[in-house]
Amino acid sequence: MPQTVPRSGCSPPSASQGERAVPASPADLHHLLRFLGAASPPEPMLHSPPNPHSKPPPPYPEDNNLLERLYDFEGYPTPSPSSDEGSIPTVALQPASPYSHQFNSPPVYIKEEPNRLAVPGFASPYPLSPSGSCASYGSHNQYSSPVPQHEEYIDIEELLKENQILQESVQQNYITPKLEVEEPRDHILLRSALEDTTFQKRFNLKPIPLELGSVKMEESSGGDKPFIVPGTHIDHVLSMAIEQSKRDMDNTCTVLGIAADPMLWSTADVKAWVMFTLQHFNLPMVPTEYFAMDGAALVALTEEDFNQRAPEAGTTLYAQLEIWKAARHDAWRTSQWTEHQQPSPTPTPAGLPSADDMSDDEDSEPAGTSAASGVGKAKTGSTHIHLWQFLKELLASPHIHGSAIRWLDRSNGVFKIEDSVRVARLWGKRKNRPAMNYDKLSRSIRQYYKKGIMKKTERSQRLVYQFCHPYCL
DNA sequence: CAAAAGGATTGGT
DNA sequence: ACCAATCCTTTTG
Repeated sequence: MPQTVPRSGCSPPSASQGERAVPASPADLHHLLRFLGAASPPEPMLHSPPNPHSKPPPPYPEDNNLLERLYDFEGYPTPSPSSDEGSIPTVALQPASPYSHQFNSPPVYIKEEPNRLAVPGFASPYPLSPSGSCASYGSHNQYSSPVPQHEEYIDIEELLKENQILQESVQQNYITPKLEVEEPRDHILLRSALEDTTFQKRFNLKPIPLELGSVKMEESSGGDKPFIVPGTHIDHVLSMAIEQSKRDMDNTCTVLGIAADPMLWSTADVKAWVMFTLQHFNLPMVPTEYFAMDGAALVALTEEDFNQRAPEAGTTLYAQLEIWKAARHDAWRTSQWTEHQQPSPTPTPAGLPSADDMSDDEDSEPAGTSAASGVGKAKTGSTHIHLWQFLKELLASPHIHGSAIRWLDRSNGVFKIEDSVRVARLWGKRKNRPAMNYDKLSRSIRQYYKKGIMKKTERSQRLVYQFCHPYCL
């Protein structure tokens, strides 16, 4: 399997600047599209058309595994509170984020970007330290149990295939031409949604709608009408695109364990969001100290403030934040959101309403596994994830969760929970246990003492735990 | 006081 | 049966 994933870059069709009114659509859509347009990342992430004037510096030269880890983490399925069972990480699945996507000219198949798109399932299980002392457990089978499962990962080939089909139909149809020329900015969202086929599967649309459109086009016109999109169709597509956008944001909330409303973010949340966004857009890292502030402060920053702190990423960060801000007062997010939300707010120390979580629904893609086995059902793994496995997942993404949990002594499996509330919240989300808290989580960890999965550290320190050998790596 | 430690019980698979 | 979620009491730093 290729180590690649169809990734859409985050490039906005910023090529042309058409400005225009959005077709008949809900006002809120307007709003959203406006922000999405503004969110276009600065440069095309695709490799195809290498950006001439800006050299894309390897974002994380110092850490090639960063993204790998990031995706590895994202790869875990999120339980859906709603009905769909297992779920697969939309984030990883849809590199296509609502905010981005290249859609310029001829459809391009994204092909990896070394280091950046490593697919979790194929990545080495422990990218962090190939040299860890625990490596002594070397045999392959060793991973059978004490290792994070990868079954939930995505079937890249399938995605590529679908992407291809979709793109071809898009190419043959109207979308590209018309949008490119007339409404490049306002349809970023639509494009991303089209590019990302997951929503189609979700709604059983596959390429059908597009193809119908093309057929119709051929029949009905002599070719003079390159663009015949039944209004209903485009609206439908747009609404689905919005759905997708929502899911991506929700997913980000889930992955990071942060609230949807930036105003509620703690300093750690802000940091996590900034790091995540930078990575998502493949932007150079920025010293976290520059964003050492809580959500309220972040929201108060102006675009210039962002640019000062992050010359190369300020614009994108600002634009992204605008999207999040827009989403919070608003309607488009709640419109289709049927509740199933929060009856019981988990007590949060900082007084933060502990994340208003929005349900993380998530899609349903089964994911292929490199190992082939059980390709069909990936979801099982999500429900049965063990706490210790979950903790290791978090530990594997230091850039994202380093402020919540981190290794103190990786080789000996010693780690420290820096933010017990956050870790508990993440665990609760994963297990769909809204009432989870650190007290309960820690009780479970203690059970591991008897089971030999974890052990008490030499000198017990608060919030410091230690994995027993076979489990530490 | 928050966290560590465990006992006991319940609930889901 | 096994895990984890809950609840709760006691101890500890």
